[in-house]
Amino acid sequence: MAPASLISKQMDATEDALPTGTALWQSLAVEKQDQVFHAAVEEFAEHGYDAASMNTLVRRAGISKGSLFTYFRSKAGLFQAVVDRAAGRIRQDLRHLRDSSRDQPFSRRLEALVRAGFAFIDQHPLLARIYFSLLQRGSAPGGECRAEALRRRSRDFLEELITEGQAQGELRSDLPAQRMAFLLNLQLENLLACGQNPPSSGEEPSATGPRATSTSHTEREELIRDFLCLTLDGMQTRPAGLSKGVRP
Amino acid sequence: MAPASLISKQMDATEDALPTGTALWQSLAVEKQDQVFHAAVEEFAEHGYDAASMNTLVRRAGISKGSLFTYFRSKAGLFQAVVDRAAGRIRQDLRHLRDSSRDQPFSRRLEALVRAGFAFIDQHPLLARIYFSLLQRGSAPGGECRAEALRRRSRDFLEELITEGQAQGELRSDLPAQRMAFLLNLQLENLLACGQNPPSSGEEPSATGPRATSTSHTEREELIRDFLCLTLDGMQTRPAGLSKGVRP
DNA sequence: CCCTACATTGACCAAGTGGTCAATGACCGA
DNA sequence: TCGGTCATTGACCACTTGGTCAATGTAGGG
Repeated sequence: MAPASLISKQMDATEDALPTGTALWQSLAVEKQDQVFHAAVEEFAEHGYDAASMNTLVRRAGISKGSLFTYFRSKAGLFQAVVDRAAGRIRQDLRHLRDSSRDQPFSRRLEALVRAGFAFIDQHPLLARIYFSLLQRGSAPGGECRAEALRRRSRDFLEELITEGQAQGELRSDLPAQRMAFLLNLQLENLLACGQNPPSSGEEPSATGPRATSTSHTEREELIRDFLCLTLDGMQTRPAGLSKGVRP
Repeated sequence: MAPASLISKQMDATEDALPTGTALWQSLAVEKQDQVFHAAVEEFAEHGYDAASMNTLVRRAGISKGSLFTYFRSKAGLFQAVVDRAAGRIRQDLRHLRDSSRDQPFSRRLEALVRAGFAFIDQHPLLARIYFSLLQRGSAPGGECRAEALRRRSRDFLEELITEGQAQGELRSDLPAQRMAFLLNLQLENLLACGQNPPSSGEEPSATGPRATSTSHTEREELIRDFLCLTLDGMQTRPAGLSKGVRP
């Protein structure tokens, strides 16, 4: 392994694999870990931190309460572990995206980011739910400060993209990259957060079945297109014939 | 009272004064109502719906539990009443703003809207907290659908502003007003939501005292300016010398 | 085969939950 | 002063909460 890649890995992976849970938990078979995590994710995603019940969680996981509380010291500890796992996956996705799109223009990179966000939501809807709920509402033990840490990460990521975009002359330089990143991050967060489907308890079996999904898909495409168009070009009219936007 | 104003009041005030709470509650002295509401708002704002405790609420309000449960049938009922009151005030603010800024350009109206939002947060921080928490997280009984109703209101309001802006030629017409309203609403929601100060339990008495507030004030001013600039003009560079933005 | 070491269990705990209701108190007309 | 009406009270309810711990497996080494 070359020294350079080693260094970059160190820089990126800082506190990526911080150990959560007791030693006993660490020594568990991955299979069992997954089983417990799955139950925890379900429970927290469905009810939120406060209303989540360790009793039902334990029942779902198929282990005893005693075991759970030897694996994790407290409800808060388990939640932290779950959040850490989710945050780790997201961080991983972002890193990959940043590196693989390095030579593309900002507009493309932003689009890729939005799509990656939606893809994550589709693939891990429950994790996404927990992530956004933590981000938007300061419930849970670490509450506000924990959310701030996550937000700061994505903000820094965006600031990097924006700074590069400014250096390329693609983005205006009259506004500070930091605040642009802050605002853009807000928009992205909410755009994705609202893109989550509420956890439907009862599927409607009749005609709406296939139509609903396909409709929401094309709707999402339009949403992405218009979102990009607006953030890049703004709402006001251009003086004339200057359609630099993403829209055809 | 002239018929015209009566009609417009009817149109606007639909379900504004829908009765919440039992008849006994309605017949209470406003003074006592306020006292109960104040306690409820505090409790819900501090802990959120799920974690709010009727016991501590009752203690705060200085009435007995039995009384509270004759005033409101359930925890959910009380919460609904609180939310309705908050929503009512917001609706009132919006209505005033819409009417009083009718002849101004969109950019001014949007700025006024943002400022009104921040003003509301400053004046009713606890109500704002409840409002945003309900909006962003589907906790509480009515959860998702209740939040959707609130969102729809502000979206419709924005759509009105945007449509008028388009009619004046100030805003681009190549994007549907509805989706622009949707996206703009998301941005506004989050901009304001993040503008809330977290409920500081311990004031820091030392040098940060006056500095903190003033810093956050000028920071907010810059934030508003840049937000308007970005949403109106977009992030991308203009072809040249076309600075139509709000920025000087 | 026993013994040790330890992972696992679920009955159990105090504390708190939203909600109820018989008892109390306050007021008012007669 | 009495009786009646009704707002108010807080002890009380069944139940859930996060968390504990003595008891019970269970594997493995001597």
